[in-house]
Amino acid sequence: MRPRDADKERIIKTKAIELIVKDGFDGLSMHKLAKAAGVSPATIYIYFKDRDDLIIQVGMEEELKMFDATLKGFEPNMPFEEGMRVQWMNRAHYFLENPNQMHFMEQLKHSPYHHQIGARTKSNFSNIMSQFVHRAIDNKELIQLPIEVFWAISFAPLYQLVKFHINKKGISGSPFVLEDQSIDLALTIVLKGLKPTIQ
Amino acid sequence: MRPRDADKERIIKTKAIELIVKDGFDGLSMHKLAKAAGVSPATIYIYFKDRDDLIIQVGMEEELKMFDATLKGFEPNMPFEEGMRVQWMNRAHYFLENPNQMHFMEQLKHSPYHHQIGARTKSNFSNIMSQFVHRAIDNKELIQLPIEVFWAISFAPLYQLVKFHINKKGISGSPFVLEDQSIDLALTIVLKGLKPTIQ
DNA sequence: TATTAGTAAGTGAACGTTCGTTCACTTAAG
DNA sequence: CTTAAGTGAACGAACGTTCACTTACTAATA
Repeated sequence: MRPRDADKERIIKTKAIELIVKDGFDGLSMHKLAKAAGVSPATIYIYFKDRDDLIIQVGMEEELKMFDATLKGFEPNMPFEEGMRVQWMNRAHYFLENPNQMHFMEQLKHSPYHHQIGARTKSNFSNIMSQFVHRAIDNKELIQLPIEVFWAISFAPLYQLVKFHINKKGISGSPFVLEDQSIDLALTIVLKGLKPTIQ
Repeated sequence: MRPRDADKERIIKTKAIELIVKDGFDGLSMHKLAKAAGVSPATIYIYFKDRDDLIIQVGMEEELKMFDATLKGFEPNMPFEEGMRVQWMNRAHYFLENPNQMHFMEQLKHSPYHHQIGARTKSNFSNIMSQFVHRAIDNKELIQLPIEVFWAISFAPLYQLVKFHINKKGISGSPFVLEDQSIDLALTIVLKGLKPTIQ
C-alpha cells in the first residue's frame, strides 16, 4: 500500500496558520488552503475530518508545542524568581521567534473554537504551574493569592508586550519594538509586586 | 420623505455583536444577521456600505463607548494611585456589565479588522493616558518606564481576569468568578510593582 | 384641512460566486 | 495484485450583494 507523504500534513497545517493569520478564520477556505498547500481539496479530508477538525487539531498541536517550549529547563520546585525568569524568557523567545504561531493562538483563544480545545492539553501544564505557585507561597517567596490572579499578573503583561511587538505598534499606533531590556524591566516590576515585602 | 427608523441601525449593530460573539466572524453572515435583526438583507446595506464597513463601524463605536466609560471621573492630573483605581474600576465594571461588548472587542482586537480601526479613535485617549503617566513619573509616584511597559503591567492583568470571568473558567478550566476582592488584590500588587520604593 | 407629488426607507427574490464536502477515478508503493 | 494516497470535477448550500418594487413619511399644493 501507498504510504502517506509526511510533508503533506505538515504543509497543510502550516498554510492553515498562515491563512488564518493573514485573513482571520473568515479567510480560511478549504479551496484556498488546498491551493496554498499545493494539494487537492479532497486531500485535506484524508488528514482531517472536516474544517473544524482541522482547526482544532492545529490548535491543539500549537498549544502543546508552546507548553513544551515554555517548560524547557523549568522545574516546579525551582526558586520562585528563577522559575519566573525561565518562564518569561522561554515564552518571550518562543513567541518572538514564532510570531505566526503566537498570532494564530491569540485568534484561536478569542474564538468559539477555544472551548473545544482542551482541558486535556492544559491540565498537565497547569498542574505543574500550580505546584510551582503553591511551593513558592509556602516558602514565602510569593504572597498568597488565587492562581488566576497570579497568572494574570505574571504573564498577561508579557503577552501584551509581545502583541505590541508583533503588531509592530504600541499604544496609539506608534512604532514599537520589544527589546530584552523592556522584558527585563517588566519582569522586575512584576516580581516586585508579587514578592512579599521584607519586614 | 420617509425618515429612518432609528431603532433599525441599533438592532442591526447589536445583533451583529451577538452573532460574532456566538459564532465568531465566520458566523456573521448578512442573511443570518438580517433574520436575527428582523429586517431584509437589503436593509442592512442602507446603513452600511458592505460587510466590512459594518464590522468596522460597530468596532469603532464600541471602542469609543469603552473609552468614554473608562474616562468617567478620570483626570490626567489625578494622583497616580487614585487615577489607577478609577481606571481599574471603570474598566472592570464596564466589562463585567457588558460581557458581549468585551468579548466582541477582544475578537476584533485579534482579527485583521483591528488594523482598520483607528488611530483616530485611539489617539485622543492615549494622549490623556500619556499625560497621566508622564505627570506621575515627574512626581515620582511612578517609576520611569516606556508607556507600553506601563500599559502592559497596568491593564493586561485586569483584562485577563475579566476574560477568565467571562469565560467562567480560570486556568485549567476550573470554574472562576471574579470578585471585587480579587480585583483589589490584583490592583494592589500592580501598584506595589509600579510605585518607586521608598528609600 | 384634505390631497397629492416626491423621495428615501425598506423589501423579497434573485444574481453570480464561493463555500465545505464528496465522488469516481488514477497513481504509486508494499 | 492490493490498497490507501491523492486527484479534479462536481454537488447543493450558503455567501455577499443588487435590483425592481412597494411602503410610509414629508412637504408643497389646493
